[in-house]
Amino acid sequence: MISVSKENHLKAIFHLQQEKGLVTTNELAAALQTRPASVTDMLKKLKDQKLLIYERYKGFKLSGEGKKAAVQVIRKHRLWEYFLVEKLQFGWEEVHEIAEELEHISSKKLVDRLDAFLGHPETDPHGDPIPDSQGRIHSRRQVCLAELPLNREVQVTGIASQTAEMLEILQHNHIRLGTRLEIKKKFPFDESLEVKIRNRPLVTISAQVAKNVLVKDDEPLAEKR
Amino acid sequence: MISVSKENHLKAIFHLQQEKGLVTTNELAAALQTRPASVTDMLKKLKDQKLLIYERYKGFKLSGEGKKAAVQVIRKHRLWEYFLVEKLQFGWEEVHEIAEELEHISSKKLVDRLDAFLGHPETDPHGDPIPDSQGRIHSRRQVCLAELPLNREVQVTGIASQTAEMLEILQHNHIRLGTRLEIKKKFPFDESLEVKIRNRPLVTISAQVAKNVLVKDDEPLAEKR
DNA sequence: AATTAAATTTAGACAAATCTAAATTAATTT
DNA sequence: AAATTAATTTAGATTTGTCTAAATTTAATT
Repeated sequence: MISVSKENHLKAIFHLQQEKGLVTTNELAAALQTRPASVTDMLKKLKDQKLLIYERYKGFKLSGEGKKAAVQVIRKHRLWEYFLVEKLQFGWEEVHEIAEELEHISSKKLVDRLDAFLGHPETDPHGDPIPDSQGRIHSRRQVCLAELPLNREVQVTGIASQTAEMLEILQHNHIRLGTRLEIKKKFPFDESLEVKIRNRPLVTISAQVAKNVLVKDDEPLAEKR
Repeated sequence: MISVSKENHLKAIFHLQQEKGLVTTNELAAALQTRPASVTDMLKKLKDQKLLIYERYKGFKLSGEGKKAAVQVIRKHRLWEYFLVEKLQFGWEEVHEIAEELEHISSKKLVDRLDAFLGHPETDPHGDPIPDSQGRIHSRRQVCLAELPLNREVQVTGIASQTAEMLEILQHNHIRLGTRLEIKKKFPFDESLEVKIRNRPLVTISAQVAKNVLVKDDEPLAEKR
């Protein structure tokens, strides 16, 4: 169902949306060294498979399923890189290309056995975190909400200044630890934000509040019931 | 240049010609679970790439280059099987399918490093010999020329009964240790054989002589100058 | 707001690998 | 040796992934 080419697209989209929230056709074409028209063709197929949330001319991002698939590819890539460096004495600069091939080997059992054989490493030779068997990615840095790009769904992981007034306004807006949200719009005039909280309507938040809300990248695959 | 599908064809042809000398379209189609028409299409491409010696309706076999490529795929397959069983604790019955994917990873350096990491194993978990880095395959059994199938090029490795009369007739026919030859025709009447000696014309050999000439599969890739 | 520019998509083409059905060649049998 | 059967190949179609060039939509600028 998910061909090598599709996996490559999913992986590239994952990385790009990690940076920017929403991904554009040209960006993806550049990342994949292909043409925008080819990307459009592939986007339609990924959408049909419900791996992608996409409407023409409007940018796109991975669905839950799409993220799940992308993270598994990334997991494989990073585990194989670790294997090549730690077991086969490759230099860290030369493993990427080989891992680009190995990451498409499909057996889940193989990956999990490899993971155990390597002692469940936390990061690959370049220092990037290796997703675990369920697709959870650990150790992403925390940033304050004010610095977050648009359209990137994150989880609230901390409140910097816990005054009663602060907590009151957060409670009023249904924001607390663990809440998943993303910024939909930024108003340059006062640096206030329009924020979409998962399963709730839009709310508006001031710059002062935004500076005190700490967030972290969602564990992409924790979206299970 | 050599796609996954081409590699699969080369590998299957190699195994079949190991058995029968010349391979037929239907046999190959059966081995690959595909249709004869699809095989014919592929044969043309392999011939164009000079990997195959083929004339339509006449059967086919690998060229030197084709053998070389096939053996490298087999080497990878068997090394990965060994890795899966010895390092990742897989059962020997479950490794074949995974190795079918891993065998197409292209990096030569990877294979050679893997080989060293595994301690240069001689055989895979099923007991089949693992070709070395130059494509040499060790430990094939010796058989007498009388039992050899048609069109299978082998190397003379021994003479069972070394009488002077025997050696005389062999010398006369330019057969000695190391000679490469293949049987072109068998005459059921007296079980005599028509034998093509590499770089020489056809000769005819009696059943008595054939019983005393011992041969071994050619090291397929030793065909270098 | 109208125009220009940039990004994106559509239309149509191509190569690789496969298939079915029909035609051809080789082998077998009467 | 002619006829039948079996094997093989050709012809034409399909799918997947890609491309170029043209058309369309959105964004930016005058």
